[in-house]
Amino acid sequence: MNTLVIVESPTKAKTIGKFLGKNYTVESSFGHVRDLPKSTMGIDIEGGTFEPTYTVSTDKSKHVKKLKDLAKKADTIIFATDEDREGEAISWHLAHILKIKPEKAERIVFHEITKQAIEKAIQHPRHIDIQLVDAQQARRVLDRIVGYELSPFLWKKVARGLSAGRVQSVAVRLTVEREREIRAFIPEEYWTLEGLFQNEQTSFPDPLSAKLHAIDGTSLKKLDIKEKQQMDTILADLKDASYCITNIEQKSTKRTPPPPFITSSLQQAGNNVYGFSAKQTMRLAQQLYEGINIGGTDGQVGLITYMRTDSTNVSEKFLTEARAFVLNTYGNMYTVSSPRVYAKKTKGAQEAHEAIRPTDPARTPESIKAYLDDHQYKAYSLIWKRAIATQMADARLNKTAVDITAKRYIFRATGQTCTFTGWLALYPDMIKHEMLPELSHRQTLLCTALKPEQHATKPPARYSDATLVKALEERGIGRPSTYAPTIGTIEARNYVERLEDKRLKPTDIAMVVTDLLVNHFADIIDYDFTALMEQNLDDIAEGKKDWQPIISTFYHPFHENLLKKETELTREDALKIREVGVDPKSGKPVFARIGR
DNA sequence: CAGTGAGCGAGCTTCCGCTTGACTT
Repeated sequence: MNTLVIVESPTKAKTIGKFLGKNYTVESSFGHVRDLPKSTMGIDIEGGTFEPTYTVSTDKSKHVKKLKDLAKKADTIIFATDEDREGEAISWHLAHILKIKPEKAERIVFHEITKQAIEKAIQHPRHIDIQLVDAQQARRVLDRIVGYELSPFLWKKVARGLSAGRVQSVAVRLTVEREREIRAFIPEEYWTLEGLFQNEQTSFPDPLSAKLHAIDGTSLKKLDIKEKQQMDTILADLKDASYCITNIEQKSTKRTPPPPFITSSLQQAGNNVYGFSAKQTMRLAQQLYEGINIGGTDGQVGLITYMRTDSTNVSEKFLTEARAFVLNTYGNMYTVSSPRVYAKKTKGAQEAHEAIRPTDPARTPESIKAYLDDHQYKAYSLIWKRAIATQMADARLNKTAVDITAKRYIFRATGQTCTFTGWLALYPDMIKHEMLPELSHRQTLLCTALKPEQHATKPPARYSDATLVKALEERGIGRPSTYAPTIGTIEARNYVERLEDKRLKPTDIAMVVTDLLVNHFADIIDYDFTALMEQNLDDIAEGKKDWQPIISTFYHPFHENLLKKETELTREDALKIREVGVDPKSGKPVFARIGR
């Protein structure tokens, strides 16, 4: 007896192969095997059926042949692609290629790659869920229509080679709108006042610093003191004031660890902590996932779980092992009484995989440092710490606020001590001790200095890889496998340029294209377009609606609008001339337009 | 007669999402 099991990733195939033994052949599909053709629309629009024509992707043809050969030799074939919309479609395409009816195909799913989970899944096969496949087809067809009708429109009206799409055009729009906020930004002046205080008898080792916090019982907001004149009045008012502690407030708080990484948060951390681009972070994670020789007898060992995921769930096995690790390394105080789980789902999450975590909690970053290069070590440390911290006790903090009153004014000094490090033991840099000296209620203090400081409000920052991915994810736009490539696409199309600080600045072309799309195709580029699409896809997946009518009701108004704009709108309208500045010689305004 | 240039037509660009190498630079 031989059973062929098909999964999406070759690394996964290798791992599962070990679990299942020699009666099973585990092979991977390398993702999607069929897709719409590249050079034509590949959708029956004239006939009104929207029926797609799929072709085997050229880079997959060799592999598909191999799968066919293996299928011939197998007694049973099990489709074990990911449990999400795309995974279901991959199984459906595979079934088609291997000439198996979807309603007869044996389909299994699992959310964690452990022996137990795989064996359990094999005991409970189902068939291919055609409704879920239809939801994927609707998604695919919609994206093709939008991309392959809107892009040629841009070639005609703006410039050749441009592109538009449900995801990338929104990404570009975000950068354009941010850039305009920056340009329109007018800095505002505001002032703060710091007071330094000393004890009257025995002086403090360091003077006590407190910030002006409230006037006449109303707490001060950031922009309340706008001008130097206001500050001067306050300073004059405080000239011979006496200072007295009127309130001491102690509060103990706890800090819980953040959830384990998913693709988006890993990319954000990689960027924020080490300045890695989204692409770079993913390449490093891929290396750790595929495995590294760490000197043992096992050869290559996969160090982390799958890196393209939107789920914060982790396996029972990890919870047990992490707990044991924490207990052995830090002691009972540092463990959690019951495993900590993170339930909050991100928008549009499909949760086919685990969170990104180390495959073995006992493999500390230090213990394998010798086998990793500098960047791999940094990436692994981020992932390991974040995952282990989730199963450690809360940190406990003591916060103190001291109010020092003089006339109408209250200054506030704050202090913080960490009474129990908990998970922060993994992040020593994050432990802040801000000690206050011994103070008591009604104690009078000497003011040794009043330091007024002028500030100006700052414009919002341009998007980094981290903040752009975050903005897209919050709106449910794009998927774990596309965040990094999307940034690559908008760079390649010259919609954004990377500044020296690695931030993304939109180009003139991006402004022109965004204006064109916002003014004439508002619904497509709307931040909620994807969310609306997802609602429809859910209805299809639940069997409440058929996919073709949904595409049809979208397509006709979209296409008619496109035809209308094609005749109504001239190139000149699209490329509208913009004033860019003033000629220093003549004093006359200078206009810019985009040429061919 | 040879070289030049206008004019015309053909072919190309493009989406999102799932996976890794095989290619260049």
